[in-house]
Amino acid sequence: MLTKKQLIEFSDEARKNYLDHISIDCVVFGFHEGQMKVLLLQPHDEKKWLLPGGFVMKREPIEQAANRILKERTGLDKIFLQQFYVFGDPDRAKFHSDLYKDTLPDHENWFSNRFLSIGYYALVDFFGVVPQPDQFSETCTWRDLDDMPELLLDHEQIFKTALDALRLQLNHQPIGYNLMPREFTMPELQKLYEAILGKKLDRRNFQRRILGFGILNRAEQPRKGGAHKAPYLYSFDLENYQNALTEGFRGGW
Amino acid sequence: MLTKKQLIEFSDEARKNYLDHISIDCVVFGFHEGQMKVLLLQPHDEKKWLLPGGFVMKREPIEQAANRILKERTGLDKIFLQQFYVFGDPDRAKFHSDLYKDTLPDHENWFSNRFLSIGYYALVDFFGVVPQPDQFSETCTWRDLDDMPELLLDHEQIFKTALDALRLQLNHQPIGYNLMPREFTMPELQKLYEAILGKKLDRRNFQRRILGFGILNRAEQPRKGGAHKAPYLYSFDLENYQNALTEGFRGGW
DNA sequence: TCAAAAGTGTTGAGGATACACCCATGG
DNA sequence: CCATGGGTGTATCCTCAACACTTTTGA
Repeated sequence: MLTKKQLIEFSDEARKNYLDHISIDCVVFGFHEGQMKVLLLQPHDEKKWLLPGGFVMKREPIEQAANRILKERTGLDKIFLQQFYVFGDPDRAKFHSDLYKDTLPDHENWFSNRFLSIGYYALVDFFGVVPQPDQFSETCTWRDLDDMPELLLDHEQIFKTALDALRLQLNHQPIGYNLMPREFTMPELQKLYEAILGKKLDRRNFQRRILGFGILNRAEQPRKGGAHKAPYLYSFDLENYQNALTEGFRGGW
Repeated sequence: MLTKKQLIEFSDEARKNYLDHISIDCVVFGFHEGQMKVLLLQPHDEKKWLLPGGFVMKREPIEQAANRILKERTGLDKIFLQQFYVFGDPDRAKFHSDLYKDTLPDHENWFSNRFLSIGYYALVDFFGVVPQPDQFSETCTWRDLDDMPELLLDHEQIFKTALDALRLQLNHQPIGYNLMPREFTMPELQKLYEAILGKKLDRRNFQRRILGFGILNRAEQPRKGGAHKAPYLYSFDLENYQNALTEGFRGGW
């Protein structure tokens, strides 16, 4: 929680630089060791968590704003971003406005504004991210998709909506490409699909189907060193991938 | 175009009632005589057209705002609405801010604000609509999907994005239910699908497939009076429809 | 040599496509 | 009586799901 002085300073700066009433919240997905991960922030003196977010500068394109916000949280540039919904309930940020209601009167406190929040989901390479808390937060860290803590405000709803959008767009967006490292094995890619869809898939049928799309290149050398039979390494054929996505992969999983 | 006095009055009222920087634009779809229709407005002294739109009141939920705006344009209550995208380019409304730049300085003119516009598509019963122009417009009328005039601002982009969203969601939203009258024939429903998808479908296979979903009830009496063989009348079985939509109809068209 | 991971192959059911055929009605 | 619109039936193809089998490797 900010001191009164900090809050006044922040509010003054915000009013100068940002659009009133607009915020951005991001659901940042990563993939590591067979698990989908989401990047979360824990505010000072709070049990519950928040999605990374921020505001839009007065003349800034909104996608650029989302990129700027995420660069501060992850260190990454040029992140894959997809806008998925606007959350516009008048009381959606009641927690934030209540938090400081004894510190500063509403008309001076930026956080007592009504904010419509534009939801973006982001797909990042897990190993490229260096989580960095913002000034309101104690920590910034990855959480497993199936071990999510309680979230503040309406961020639970935002998160769930993002996950739904991700599932719906699995055949229409380069989701695998942006979440996997450059080279990966077929079982690893399958784990990603299983994590997103929340169900097991048949190993053999998965392989045949993915390969049938013609969007993967197989490396000549299989991965060495592991136990058991050495798996082949694959990478995405970006050109074919893009073409296939415009059509959308046929059928369901 | 407004007079200076009108513009000042509107700007003052708007600043009092509406959120700055937020607007709503709606793509209203209707279906009549085998044609998809879109509701458009033509401003005074203008060749090009606009989508119906408006602003959000300071404490109003955004979906309610969209409903209010469309009630004024169509006379309809409780319209089926689906938010599909936010258009946030800083210069997207340059036409509007330029239009009055000699009438009123920017800081007094509401239209010279930057507006992020939330896009909704609406599905309405064609016969229920009584098109009603707003104070900026000469006319408000239906236009055929394949005979669209030039649009102002970024409304061409908004329209196209809406149409893409409509196609993607054809198997996940009650699109047929909201666009067709209560009773309709199979060929009529097929025309709707063909209009949305932009391609011809096989009559027999369409029928079998739609009926296979189990979402239609066949009336006992076929439609009479027309030439040729009397077609059966169908209506949607709303309960089954809803259930089927949560799964999404399988396969493509 | 055996368990576990990974690659490849086969088969059968169900859905989609492309047809052919029959029925009703107005001109 | 026939052109046209509309309802019903069928053969073929193809996709997908559910399987079995083989290969490789470390323990």
